[in-house]
This record gives sequence, C-alpha cells and structure tokens, in this order.
Amino acid sequence: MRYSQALIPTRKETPVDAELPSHRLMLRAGYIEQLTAGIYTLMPLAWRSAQKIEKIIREELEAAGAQEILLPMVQPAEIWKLSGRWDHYGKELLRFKDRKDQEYCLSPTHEEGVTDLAKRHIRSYRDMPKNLFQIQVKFRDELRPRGGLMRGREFIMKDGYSFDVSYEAAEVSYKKMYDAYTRIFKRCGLAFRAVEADSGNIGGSHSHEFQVLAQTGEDRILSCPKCGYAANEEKAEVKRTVTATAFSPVASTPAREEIFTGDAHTIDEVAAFLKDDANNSIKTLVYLADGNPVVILMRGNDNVNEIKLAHVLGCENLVMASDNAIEEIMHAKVGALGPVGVDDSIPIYADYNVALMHNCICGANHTDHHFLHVEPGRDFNVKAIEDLILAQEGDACPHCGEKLQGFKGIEVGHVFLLGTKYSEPMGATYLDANGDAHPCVMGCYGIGVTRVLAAAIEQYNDDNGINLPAVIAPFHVIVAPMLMKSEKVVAAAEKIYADLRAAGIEVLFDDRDVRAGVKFKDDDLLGIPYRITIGERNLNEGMVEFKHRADADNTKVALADVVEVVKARVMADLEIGRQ
RNA sequence: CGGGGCGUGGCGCAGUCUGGUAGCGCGCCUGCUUUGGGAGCAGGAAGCCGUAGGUUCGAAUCCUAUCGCCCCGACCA
Repeated sequence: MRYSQALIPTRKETPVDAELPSHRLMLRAGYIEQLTAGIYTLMPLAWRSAQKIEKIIREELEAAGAQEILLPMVQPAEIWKLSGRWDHYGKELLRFKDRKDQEYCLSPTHEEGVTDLAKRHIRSYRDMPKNLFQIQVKFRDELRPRGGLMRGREFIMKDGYSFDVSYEAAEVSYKKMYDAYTRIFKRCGLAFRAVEADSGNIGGSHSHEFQVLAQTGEDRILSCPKCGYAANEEKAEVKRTVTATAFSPVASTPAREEIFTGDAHTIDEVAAFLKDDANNSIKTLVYLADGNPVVILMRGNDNVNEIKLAHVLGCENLVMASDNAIEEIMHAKVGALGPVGVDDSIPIYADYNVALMHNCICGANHTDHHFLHVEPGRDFNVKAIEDLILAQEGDACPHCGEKLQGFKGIEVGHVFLLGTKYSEPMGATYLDANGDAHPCVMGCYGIGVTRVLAAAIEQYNDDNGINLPAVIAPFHVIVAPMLMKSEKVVAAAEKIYADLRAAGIEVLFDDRDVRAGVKFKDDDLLGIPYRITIGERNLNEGMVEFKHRADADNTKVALADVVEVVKARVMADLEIGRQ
C-alpha cells in the first residue's frame, strides 16, 4: 500500500477524552474514528489488524472441528421469549419494532439464534457433536461504553456453540475450545491467563475467562504461582484455616456494653478509636435483594463478593441499600450498623469468618454508638453462614496454600459449559439410541475480536506509539524514503517496495512528500514492526537502514541484501506461537 | 440510574459572566526557501456558534425546551 493513497489520518495532539493508552493511540494513529457513543469506524489499519486476528481464530477453530456460519443479527422477539431472556436481559438488549409493529432485537449474543437452528437440524444422537461459530458485529447498549474499542456498544465478536449428547461429551467439546483459545491468544502474541470465572447472565455450570494481563484491565484476577490455580476475583475461592458453619459462643465473654464512638464511623476509625484490630469488628452491610432487605456480616478487613452473595441469595437484582433506606431498615445511620436487635423479618447472612469471632465489636444500630463484647450466637443469630467474601492478593491458594498473586486483566475470551439452559426451554432435543428424547448439552464460546486488538495495544505500546507483534500488525514493514526529490532514493525505495511485495511481505510504502521528521513520527506511531529507511548518504555507499520498532538504533544493511534480511525476520516472527 | 462538564471552520480551544464587525493554534490550499526526528516566510479558503422556540432595535452571549458527547460514581459503613 502506498501511504499517499491510504486513509491514515494521524494526529499530533493527544485526544483529551481518551484515557486508555490503546484508545488514545488508536485515535492518534488513525486506526479508529468515533461516530457516536461507543460506536467506531475501523479505519484501514485497524481493520487489517482485526482481520488478522479473525484469520487466526478461523484457522484454530476449524482445526478444532468447528464450522463457520452467519446467523441473523436482527432477531424476532419470539425466540427470545422462548428462552426467557426477552424479559430478563436488561436494557443492553436493543429492542425495536418493524413496520408491522412486530418486536425485534439486535442480537447481543446468539444462544437463541443457534439453538433455534439446532432444534430443526439436530434430531438424532448421530447428528452430534456439532460445533458452529460466526464472526459478526454485535450490538449491546452498554450502560457506559468506555475506552474506545475496549468496551464499545458495537463490536466484532466471534461466538461459537457446541452441541453434544451428554455432559461428558460436552466436556470434550469444551476442552477442545479451551485448547483452541489457548493457541489463538498465544499466536496473537499476548500475555494472558485462563481463569475460572462466574458464568454471569449467559448461565451454565462452569466457565473460564481468557484474560490479557494489563495494568489498565477492568478485571482483577488471582493466580497461584505454584499449582496454576487462577480465577477471576469474582469467583476465587477463599481458603479457610478452619471452616465453622455454626456459632459456638464462649462463656467467658463479658456482657455486651454500648459505648459512644462519636465521629468514628468506618471500621478502621472505630478500631483506631477503641485501639483494637479491625478484624475484631463485624462489618455490617445492608443490601436489597430483588427489593427485599438483607443484612450481611463479615470480618472487618474482609470485603463482600457480590457475585457470591447473589448466588447465595438466589436473587436477580442485588444492590446496596441507599443511606435513607438503611436508616429506615436499621433505625440507625450508616457507620453504626450491627446485627444485634435487627428486626426478625430481615434475614442476616454471615461469612464463615464471622463464626470464628468472639468478644467482638459491632455497630449498635444507634447512631454514633457501638457495642463491645459482642458474642455471635449469644447476642445475635443469623439465617445462614456462607462464603461471601472476596479473595485477595496474598491470600492462600485454595488448592495448594501458596500465596496468590494478583493481576489486572482484560477479558478477551470466555468459554462456558452451558448445559441445557437454552436447549430445554427452546425444545432443542434429540433422540437417543432407545428412541428417548433429551435436550442437547451445549457449550458457548466467545472472543471479542476488536477487544483483542485494543488489549494487544495495551500490551504493546511505548512513548512513540503502537508497537504490535508482526502477526497482528496492520503491515509487516514500512519503507521510508527520506527525500522524495531524489530520483535515486525514490527508485531504490520503489524497488525495495516491489521486491518485498513479491516476497509476500505486507509493506506500507511511505511515499509522501513530507519531511523526514514527519515520516519518522508517523511511522513509529502506526505500530508497524519493521522500518527500512532509505537516505541519500547511505545509498551512495550502497546501504539502507533497517530497524525493528522496538530497537533503539538502526542497522545498516546492503541494499542488495535488505529484502532477504527483512523477509527472514518477518517470516520468523510470523511463526511465533505456532506449534 | 445518580452527579458533574462540554457542544463555536476538519481537529483542539478562546470569546458567553457584562448582548453590538466571530477569533487563536494545528491542519488544508498557493508560492518561494528548506529537507534525517512533527520546517520558515508570504498569501489564501473555510464557521446558519448543536437544534427549536422566546426576550431584544440587535443573541455565540440572556431565558425555556430539546438533542448529542465526555467524565466520575454505582466495591461500601
């Protein structure tokens, strides 16, 4: 491609609205352009990279036995009503009506679409396993899109679905996809972890997320350096030295005593005021679970895991109660809440660690007052004792006890073993060898293609701009003649350009008649791994310069050799991550 | 969903409080000079000031409504 004919609108100024490096750089390098909130045009450079990611995905999925299809993006409400998600999917599902007043939606994911397909074509156990995937633009009306391609409302996604006769068979399909994903992200050159995850609103029995490691990631993950256990913080188990499932009050605890604690409201303030350890305080939170108040107890330094809590409560909508609601429910202000004397109609749930506490401190449900010498089981009781807290960096690994490491991650892929959550209500059943009908056992597998690009740029950038691995960079090499007025320089550059292309290398030829400084700045910004610089002085000695984007200095190479040298480097780079 | 901010040539912004000729930087066009890390000089084109109403002799500026975009929060007693 000749730069002079390409659409690569770079800009000098850093866009003020962009926070993430990937977002900022993609705007500056002319990769993307925003049309409206969370909706971007992929300009030629971004689109070339995205297609390379797609190609890797296609190769690996096809090698794993999956077939590509293209399901409709606009879907009738009918199939979403069958699965039950028409009513349960939130406002992210964009619903609309056609001229006949029929209800439709833009499919944010395709379990319904593919299950409807399977229902009509998978009838016998002989028809399975089947594994179908597609790469398509998805639309989700996100609460708050942010970070450019990181969390857009419109984005490119690969979604795939497997159908099997049993859970055992589905596990095999799941494992194949897990392995394929591992190869895909390896080939993309990314540093990532596969972690155990919560299955969220898609549903299903278990799942893994593929998380690209990046400081700017939105997800927190924990991983064990010894045994390889890795999980999203939302899901991570907490290892307990002792797991008590009931209170066992001790008789030696003195009678409960109410004292004035004044302005000390947070756990730490109260602990400091009373010169005690924060872990000797009971933290009391009030939630509304589907509108009903519940009280949650944990040790002072522990933090609630809302995902676990929602599972325990079996509710769909879980929110913290507002300050006003709390006052109404607890008859005291935030900062003085506790489990003692809570109205019987309000269920109390405690984390396991609370069952290990004795003679502790908690709010008195009397503004600005706390209780001393509170004994769980004597002074209050609870409806259930459960695992409710977040695992933290430094906690013991639930499998081997080693200290867990914390990372931030960007979720680029997710595999779910769905089970029969969709096949059953939608009637996707097959007949077994005995002629009995069973619902297909499904798995579903997603990769955010555009997010992979953003995540890659989060991992690969520096002060000068983007610096992508050759496999997913928009071009392999940029050829930069320094002086377009010099016929000799231009002729040499043209020949290198033609020869590289003939050798199968993707080249951006910076044939713009601009000053050298402009070319250097732009060419660094674009993230193309190799640059060949052709200057008059070197050319007179039969030399050109060659530089990897990450190198500090140029290397001089004979004009006659440069194509071979570059070709060898690029070809080697393209093999990285392949087995 | 709550809070805050912003809509003015292609981009980034000033002007708005205190109504009176629409401005700056970058980019763009022309010419000359320059030519290895975002050149200099000279000349030039380009904006119904988000939209709709209202107040006024007069509105980018005041009032009302509306649309859009961005940021923060929704991990906490």
